[in-house]
Amino acid sequence: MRSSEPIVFVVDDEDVMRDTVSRMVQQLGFAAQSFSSADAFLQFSRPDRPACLVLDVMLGGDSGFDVVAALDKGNVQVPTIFMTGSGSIPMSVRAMKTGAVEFLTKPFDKDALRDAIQSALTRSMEQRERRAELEALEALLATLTSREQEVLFHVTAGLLNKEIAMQLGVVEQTVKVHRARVMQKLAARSVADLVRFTDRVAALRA
Amino acid sequence: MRSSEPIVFVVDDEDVMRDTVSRMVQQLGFAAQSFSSADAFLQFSRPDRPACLVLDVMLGGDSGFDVVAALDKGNVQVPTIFMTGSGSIPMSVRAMKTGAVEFLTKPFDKDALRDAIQSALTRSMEQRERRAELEALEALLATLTSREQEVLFHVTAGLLNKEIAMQLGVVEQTVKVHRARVMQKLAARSVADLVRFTDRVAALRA
DNA sequence: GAGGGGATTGTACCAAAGTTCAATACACCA
DNA sequence: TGGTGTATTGAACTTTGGTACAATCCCCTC
Repeated sequence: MRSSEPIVFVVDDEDVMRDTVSRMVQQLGFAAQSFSSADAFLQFSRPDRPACLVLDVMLGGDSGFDVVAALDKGNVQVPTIFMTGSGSIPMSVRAMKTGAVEFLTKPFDKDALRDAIQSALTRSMEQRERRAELEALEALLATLTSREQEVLFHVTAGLLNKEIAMQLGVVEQTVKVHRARVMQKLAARSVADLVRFTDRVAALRA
Repeated sequence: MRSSEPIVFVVDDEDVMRDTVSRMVQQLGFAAQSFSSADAFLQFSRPDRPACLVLDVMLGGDSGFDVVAALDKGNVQVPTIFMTGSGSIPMSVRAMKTGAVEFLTKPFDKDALRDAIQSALTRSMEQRERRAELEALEALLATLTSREQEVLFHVTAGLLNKEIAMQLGVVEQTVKVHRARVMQKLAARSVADLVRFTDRVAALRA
């Protein structure tokens, strides 16, 4: 799976500043896409590629924080770089607390923007890797029938086949059959593999 | 193990401000201890109790960042609240990036300080719990002889007794003996327990 | 109604894990 | 030097896990 080229989204309602930033981004060698309002960006269906957001804190309707909140609510992760021409320290602190990568004050130079974008894109790629791993594990888990999943969880809980059989109201031999199929489907060589599989899924889901 | 009362360290080289902050902290119901310089605080041997640091960014010799860097270097974790009378946005962003809990601009009101302190102390207690858990697990691990630890790691790697025996150049029965002792010492009921034990130790060490 | 997937059970057998009892060997300490 | 702790091995045995083959049952779909 080759990761496609990253893209930088620029959201600012001031035309001049938006164009300036967008041009800077492109001069730095990144693909850029501009939006003149929070809604325009939120309604835009993001392509599946590493991305980050360069966002003006002061927007017409919504503030930049509302945009981040909306993305969070939609369970969308886009590393964000805030920028502002008239920000305050409390505002910058709030931005960083919400997980912003950087908070730039206009005017900012190309170096600062480049560093911020690279940092944000790195974070984006890490998020994507994490998501990809979770999806792969979920897909693998989905190949198990519900009964097999029950057996899997009991096995990783450390129960004996005998105990699992009682829990499920079946005979031990039945558990063995399911268990063997679980091992095969998950390409597991040992119980240790199963435990790490389930724990990893749980960790990534959290 | 009862956790002792939390304490708030105040470091500021301005006498008036230091006393004011210290008094505010105490009025909020927290124990406070003041220091007039970075060195004074760094050379002070911190008691073993939940704590946080309220630190002026502008100090005489070292800046507040130097203090945090020194603590980090000494592998000391003290959730930090920065405060400043003449800070800038870049400075506040830098502070938050280094993991600061809050960045307050003077003058700040009691509510802001209270919220920041509570948040910092909560983080401190979480750090202490994590550290305590690691220490407990390390202590448990230390009850194993080196041979037993080798067997443990091979078992959690998913190897069969037969394979472990070959790796260690001993007979399978020897491995069984060590393995049984490991299970007993770690109070483990299954291989799943052993895997979670070793993985947890690794996670906490990281 | 035929076929397929899933769940279940049975029998038989082999491999691995775990337990118990006993013994030897070595290093280190009081 | 005797005792302790650790490592090692052996034998015998029980329990548990894993595999192979076969069969039945149920639900759902073509």
